[in-house]
Amino acid sequence: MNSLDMKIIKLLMQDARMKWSTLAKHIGLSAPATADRVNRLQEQGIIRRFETVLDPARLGYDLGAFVAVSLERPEHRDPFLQRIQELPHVLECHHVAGEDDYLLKIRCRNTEELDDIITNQIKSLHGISRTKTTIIMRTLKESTALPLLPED
Amino acid sequence: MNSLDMKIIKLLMQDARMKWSTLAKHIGLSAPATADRVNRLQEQGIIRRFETVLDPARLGYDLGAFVAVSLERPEHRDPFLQRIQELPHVLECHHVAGEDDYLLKIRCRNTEELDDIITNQIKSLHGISRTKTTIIMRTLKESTALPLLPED
DNA sequence: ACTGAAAGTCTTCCCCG
DNA sequence: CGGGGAAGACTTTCAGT
Repeated sequence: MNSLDMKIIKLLMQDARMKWSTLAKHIGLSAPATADRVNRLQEQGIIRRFETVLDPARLGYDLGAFVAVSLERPEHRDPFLQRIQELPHVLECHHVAGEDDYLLKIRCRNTEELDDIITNQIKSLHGISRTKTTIIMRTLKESTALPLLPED
Repeated sequence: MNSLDMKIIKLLMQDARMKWSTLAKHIGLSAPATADRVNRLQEQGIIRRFETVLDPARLGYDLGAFVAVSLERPEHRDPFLQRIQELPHVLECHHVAGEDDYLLKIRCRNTEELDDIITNQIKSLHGISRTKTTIIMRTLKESTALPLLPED
């Protein structure tokens, strides 16, 4: 990770489909050298994947919610986490400090679907002692872009 | 939005750098027709952007937190939201139902930086009556991919 | 809205420094 | 690790349906 890699990352963060030749011009390297560097960043796991960001509302995914989950005992953790990975409506799962154990972000079509997800897909798992649902009324900012600042 | 567009979206969601010719084979169209369709999806706003997903920890962004914010009075809302858009460490901002008004997701390098963000960048804004910070200890799943199911 | 062909561009491979 | 050239692949444009 040097300053050239940082430049590459910043540019690719904003446009994952940028052509190597364009990227090359920006960073002042030849196209093959640029492609090499990006491949290396991917192999190292610094670049995880290239994603297309869609408008949830335009696809009928109008409802979002955060669900805080409390787990009863540690032996329930692994099966819980495994199941969470499989649930497509659970976009994020964070282990958090504080009153609750896990915080999930969910996106779905409507309240009935949300009800089904929470009741049948999450609460039915073993060892869940409590859930606390917070409805998202409007999303004003949403990005995965890291706050890479000029000094980086 | 027909079933062909849904196929395109599903494939691009997983690999934003997929070549038009490859995509074309998957959906059974010619390359020019495929490129046309993707451009149309972008113009319609269904495709928002192509993003490169990085590993936060590998770039020194080891700390994450959710910050719940309560706003005192409605006239403080617009300046607050405007400022939030400008803060690079605030990755997400959702207006939520319930006890608090807004829920922010933050990523930063360490606790000192988090302290600075909450104290100097957020709490210093006018009209903030209360904040409640929840530290992320481990992120087990994180994606922007919508749960587009086979039936879509 | 899509196809097919042609023209132009970009990527990839390889060898050299 | 990076440059440059050549071969091949890909994208883009355009005419035609």
